[in-house]
Amino acid sequence: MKKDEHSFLSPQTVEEASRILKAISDPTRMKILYLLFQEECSVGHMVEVLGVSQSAISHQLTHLRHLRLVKYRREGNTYFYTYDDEHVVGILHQVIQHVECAHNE
Amino acid sequence: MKKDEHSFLSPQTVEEASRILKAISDPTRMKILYLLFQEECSVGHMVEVLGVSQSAISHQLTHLRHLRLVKYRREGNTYFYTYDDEHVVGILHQVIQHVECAHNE
DNA sequence: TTTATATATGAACATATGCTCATATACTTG
DNA sequence: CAAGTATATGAGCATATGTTCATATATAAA
Repeated sequence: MKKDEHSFLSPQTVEEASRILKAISDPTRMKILYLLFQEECSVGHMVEVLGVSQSAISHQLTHLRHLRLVKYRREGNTYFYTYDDEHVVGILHQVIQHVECAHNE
Repeated sequence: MKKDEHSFLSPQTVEEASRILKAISDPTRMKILYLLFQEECSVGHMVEVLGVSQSAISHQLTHLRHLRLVKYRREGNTYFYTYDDEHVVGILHQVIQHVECAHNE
């Protein structure tokens, strides 16, 4: 195929897709999103359930917030997070299913 | 939810899913896979079309090969690559569509 | 067999990434 | 208001990642 005949991705598309994929590729963030898919969740609960330090969780939540993949509501001292991008969470699920499928072959 | 009531990802699942997502999240590898989705392609052609150095392309192809996301056939001095994981390429496409959709809003 | 061509590979380097540790913030309770 | 609790944030550090530069390898051509 000649160069002109290709379908190209715009630099913005590549950059944005890369950002999203990197966001969900990190193990800690992946676990957070997988948890949030099951229930709204406080930071403390994530710390307890995922076995990751409070600071690490909080840093990753900041990251996810900046990408608008999660949002939160506050109740006194407690922050309850939920996911905020159905499509991205759906994509993560597909990857997980793909992997789990492959394991059973 | 109590800790026992959660659906957890096995460490292997997390690791493998992370590997795949990281693989397709890098801009160079993403462009390679997007190109291969359109046609079988030689290394030289990728270099020309994507504007990335021969060495960089080759390193990334090695990476993708190790993950069995691409395969190749040889014809003399020329190596023709194709993608080798329909599902993963499909996932990449979904992310791209998601992003391009969002751009048009 | 020498030279050219296409690709792979290794080392070195710069940048990105994710964690820890210490501390700040903000609300709550006594 | 002081102390306690839940979370956020910044600096520093170690590791991971992607590129370049130089070179190796293997086939083709002269």
